[in-house]
Amino acid sequence: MRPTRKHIIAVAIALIERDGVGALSLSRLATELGCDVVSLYDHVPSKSALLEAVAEAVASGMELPSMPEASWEIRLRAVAGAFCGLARTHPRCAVLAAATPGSARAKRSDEYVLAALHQAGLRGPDAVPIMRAFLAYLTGWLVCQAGPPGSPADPRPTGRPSLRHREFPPVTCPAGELHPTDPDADFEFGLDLLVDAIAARCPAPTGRMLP
Amino acid sequence: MRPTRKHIIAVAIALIERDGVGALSLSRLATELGCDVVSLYDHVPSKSALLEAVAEAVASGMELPSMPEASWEIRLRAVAGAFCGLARTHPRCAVLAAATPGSARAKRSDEYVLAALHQAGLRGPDAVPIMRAFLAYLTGWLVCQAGPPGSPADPRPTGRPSLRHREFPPVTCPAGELHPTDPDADFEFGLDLLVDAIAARCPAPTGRMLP
DNA sequence: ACCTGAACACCGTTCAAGT
DNA sequence: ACCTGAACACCGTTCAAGT
Repeated sequence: MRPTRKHIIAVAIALIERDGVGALSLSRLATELGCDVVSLYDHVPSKSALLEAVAEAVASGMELPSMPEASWEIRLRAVAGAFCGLARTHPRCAVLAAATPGSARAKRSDEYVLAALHQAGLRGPDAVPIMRAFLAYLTGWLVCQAGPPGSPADPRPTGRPSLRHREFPPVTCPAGELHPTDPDADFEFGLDLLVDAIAARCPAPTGRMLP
Repeated sequence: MRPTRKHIIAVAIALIERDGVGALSLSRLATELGCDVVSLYDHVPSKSALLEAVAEAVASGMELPSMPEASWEIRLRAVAGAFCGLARTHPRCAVLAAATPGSARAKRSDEYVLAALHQAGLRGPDAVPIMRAFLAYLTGWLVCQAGPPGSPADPRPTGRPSLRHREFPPVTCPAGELHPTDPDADFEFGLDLLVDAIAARCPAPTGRMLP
């Protein structure tokens, strides 16, 4: 059975989501595909190249809608939503995809965020650092939820991603105020925090488009 | 030559910084230590336990000064500075340390940030999501600079951490405005953005302590 | 009782031997 | 010319054989 490159990547993604990046091996992948290990080298030059392809494939599933009518806030929230969607559909590949530098995902979301900021009246030297801060927040959120791939924390049981802090609450707490909270609500909160901060730096008074 | 646990971890850190996490193997570590591989198992139960110990050791070097006289902004900036210091002294272990969930580092910085926010007048349900957003930004910054450990991007030549975007500029750019910028300045900018946003949610007018 | 070398199951990758 | 199995160097971990 000769596998196609698409099929190889698809099964690799499934394996990573099931058992973690650390559990992915070419041998396992080959047996899963029902072919010999060496046949993989016809489509993928090395294991690290396979991982890059996986990151690219997963990230390309990230939807960044064009929405010609939408405000810049809606656009920024769309990027955030795309990150969340990635974390929901491919929790273990998401970190790989989100943090692999220079990926097509990185370029696409860079430009998408820059376009939104452009729409908000933020240009060049003003926009780029804001874009980086915004994407750093989204990436950090992803990583804080999932842990870095290949880390000792990686081969955990899969499931809905949840904050680790629930399982490891701090021993002491200054005001004893660290109750478990809803990760989604926390994410939204931090997003609001950033969007408001960005709006405060906008030339336009409310940041919305004028009629 | 019987190695001590401390020595094992120290050499492991050095090896990771020199060649990347992916290049760390118990065999290599043993030869570097001048002992047999199996002797390592006297002090470390497994390789993943070793990686956790490395993360913990590196993170424990993060300095969070108490500064009883300082304002909450200064404290928050101290945490950011500690993250930066980590990225500077141990670029490759930093991501491991910053993103390993439930680590002592996580608990310490959680509490430190909460204490600073408490000082700013932010309590309980107000403070926790802000803390998470703040640390997510710092973590995301670290990961965006270094790439996730074990990722295809990891075994790169070491050096001063720099933004990947310099090497992979976007092909197209909405306003053609994505010139290379100073990573440190960008980091400071995002930090200011967040601190300002937090200050805007503070009960106290300026966020500074009253005399 | 304790240490340690050989041994085991696995890994990524290569390459020469077959078709 | 092309595919593929055996082979290579390495890996994490175990365990029985030695002291």
